Amino acid sequence: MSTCDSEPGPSPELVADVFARGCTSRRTLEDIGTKWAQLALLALGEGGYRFNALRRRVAGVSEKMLSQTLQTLERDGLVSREVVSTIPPRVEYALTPLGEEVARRLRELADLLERSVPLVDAARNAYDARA
Amino acid sequence: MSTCDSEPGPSPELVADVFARGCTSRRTLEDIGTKWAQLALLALGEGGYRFNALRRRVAGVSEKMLSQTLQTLERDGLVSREVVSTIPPRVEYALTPLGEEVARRLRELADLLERSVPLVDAARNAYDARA
DNA sequence: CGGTATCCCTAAGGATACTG
DNA sequence: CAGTATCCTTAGGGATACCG
Repeated sequence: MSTCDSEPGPSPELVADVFARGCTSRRTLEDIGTKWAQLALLALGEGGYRFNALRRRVAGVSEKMLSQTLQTLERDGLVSREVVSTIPPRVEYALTPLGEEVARRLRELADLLERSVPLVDAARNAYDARA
Repeated sequence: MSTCDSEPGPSPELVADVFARGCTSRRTLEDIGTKWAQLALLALGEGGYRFNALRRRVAGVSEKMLSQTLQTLERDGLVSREVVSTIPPRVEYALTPLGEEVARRLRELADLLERSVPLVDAARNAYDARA
């Protein structure tokens, strides 16, 4: 069974729960939450990218971390990887249908945060001043 | 100015951009993305919690990490903290209006991932088998 | 109850070098 | 171009103990 519940009990609910310690959805949420995964998904939400183009788009990421992040996302079924064996080789990354849905929601979150920058900055200043 | 753009240029856009290295929105997205922050926000989306109740809801979190996480979220203006000085003391945590908006979007992401568990599990099995 | 302080260890992740 | 491999440093985060 691929589902999971949060509380052990006599009549377990057979639905996934991000609060459940070993649930796939909780793991996936963590995979998506890392800074590089977030940005990679947002970038791929704009369209397909080749490795180094994606690396330029996600400013500050190292080759190692981008590669590692993409492997995780591919394993989770969020990103597809297509190799075109030319010389020099080219590898095209894109979102799967599920990846598109994830990226869309991530975009809404990013939009909200971008709009809220003044509010967040004010909150931080107030908090730091109060200390 | 509390906004930020991603590309330096002669006519900088005065809008926030999560891709920009030093942008507040990028930092905030990271703060929200950590596993404990995600779960704390999702929990508080269900209603207010006292410290230890929240700790029970977010299974697996240590006192230290929950405390640290809540401080970060409070500083970002996503969570409010109210102390009622009784004996024993009680501290009530809740979402701010901005926190509510963030939590709502996080919930949509979590719902999607919970629904997609079978799909993700299948993708992982396929990926691992292919290695 | 609701934390903070300390110790300690693992793992994230950057820099660099090398390969198909 | 698109990575992998190695090294090395830092910081995330658990365990424990203690305080208002």
